[in-house]
Amino acid sequence: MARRHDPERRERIIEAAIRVVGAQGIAGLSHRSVAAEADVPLGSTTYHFASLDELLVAALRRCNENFARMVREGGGLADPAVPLADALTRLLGEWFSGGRGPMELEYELYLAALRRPVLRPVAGEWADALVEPIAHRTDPATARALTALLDGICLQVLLTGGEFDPVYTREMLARLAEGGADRSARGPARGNASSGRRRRDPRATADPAGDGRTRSGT
Amino acid sequence: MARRHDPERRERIIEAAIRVVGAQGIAGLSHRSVAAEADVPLGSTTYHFASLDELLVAALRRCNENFARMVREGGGLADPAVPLADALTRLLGEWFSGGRGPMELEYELYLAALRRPVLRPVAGEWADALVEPIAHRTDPATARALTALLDGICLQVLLTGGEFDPVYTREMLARLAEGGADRSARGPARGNASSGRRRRDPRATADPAGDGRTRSGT
DNA sequence: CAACGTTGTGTACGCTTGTACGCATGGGAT
DNA sequence: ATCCCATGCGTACAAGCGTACACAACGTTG
Repeated sequence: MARRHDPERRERIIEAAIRVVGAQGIAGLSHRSVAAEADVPLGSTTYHFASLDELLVAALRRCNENFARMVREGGGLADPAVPLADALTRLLGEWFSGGRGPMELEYELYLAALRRPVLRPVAGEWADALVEPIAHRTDPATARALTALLDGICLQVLLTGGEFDPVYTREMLARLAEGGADRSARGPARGNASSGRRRRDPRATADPAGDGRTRSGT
Repeated sequence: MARRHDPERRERIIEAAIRVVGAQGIAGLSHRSVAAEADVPLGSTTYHFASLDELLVAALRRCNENFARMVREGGGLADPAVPLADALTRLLGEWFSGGRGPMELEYELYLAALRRPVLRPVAGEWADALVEPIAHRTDPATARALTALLDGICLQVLLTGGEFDPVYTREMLARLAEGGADRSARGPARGNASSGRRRRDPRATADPAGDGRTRSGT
């Protein structure tokens, strides 16, 4: 029996919840299943998290942290020398190299926001975790579009059971990125074909709401 | 009581299932809930669909048909005169104009494939329904990327509770589209800034597997 | 040192779920 | 016209769920 004062119990429950979702999906998440996984009594989970949604929010938020760290540390996103598209492709490659499991987990939590309004703000944070570093390299609208394309590509792979194609991914990301403001990464190392471009309507049309939309907030 | 010979019953159950998912999400789908919605006895649903997955497949497939029809009839995708990005933006606008409800429904069914391998082939068909008409206007890789971006944009809106921004959408779609092979829709009506471009590696790098990936098959 | 209050535990309850099974029923063969 | 069998229906059951509640145990305070 035992641990009367266990300040890390809450954390352990969250991690257990993540493992459960990873193994059985959100459908398999129940107070009982996380209690069993975390090796705590059933009442303990209901005590720390009044509802499953609350637990889900905590789990998604925890995933956000891991994801944000991966984005920050993993790819050379901050390095102005490597083209944005390359950095993002590399980042995605790292992500995929971990296998379907972790990606399924993170996407399932992320996509759960579709039906659970309480998760939407957290989902927004998730998107921001990706958009924000990218926005340091280009304009906000382009950053958001790059994120959208990244999501779309990942989902196509995950949903249809295909494989990740770095070459295709980089090409498409580059098309998006080179149309946007090209801060910091000046010399496009790959032919200056894009030099004179992006004249079209670089910022005016893009994201009239400032960086708005992305963080919906409450 | 009654209807002994009801050949449309199966269809009615599918439609009821779609309504249930639309109203309560996949989590709310049960043999009982669809039976109640379809006004058939409980045993009838288990008789026609041995498992819920089977029912889900049928529902997703039915949604595919509706979606494919919307794509075919709705947007002027087939019209070479209107730029691809414009047509797609219009299509998305139509889709969004129906409100969150139908979109949530279709995406939830689509995204359910993440955890249910049986749905993956059907999800692949869903993607194809969009990719295929687009592929008539550009190369397969670009078509797939456009679809991915569309998905990503929709999800960003749906997941963060934002609003659809046609101007931003068209801009980003155009960047992608103008980098690809530009069949049929010749004159880029919006400034020929992109004329000399797409020299980089127009086709070589794009989708080495032909139109491969998209249809994962089994 | 003792008593109290807070924190945490374990069980018990009502409900919904998927599934299995016995019975009514209507069409086809004789 | 009658009988029979396959088809379809309604119910009954066991399992698992979220939640509520009564007790045990610890830290704290007087």
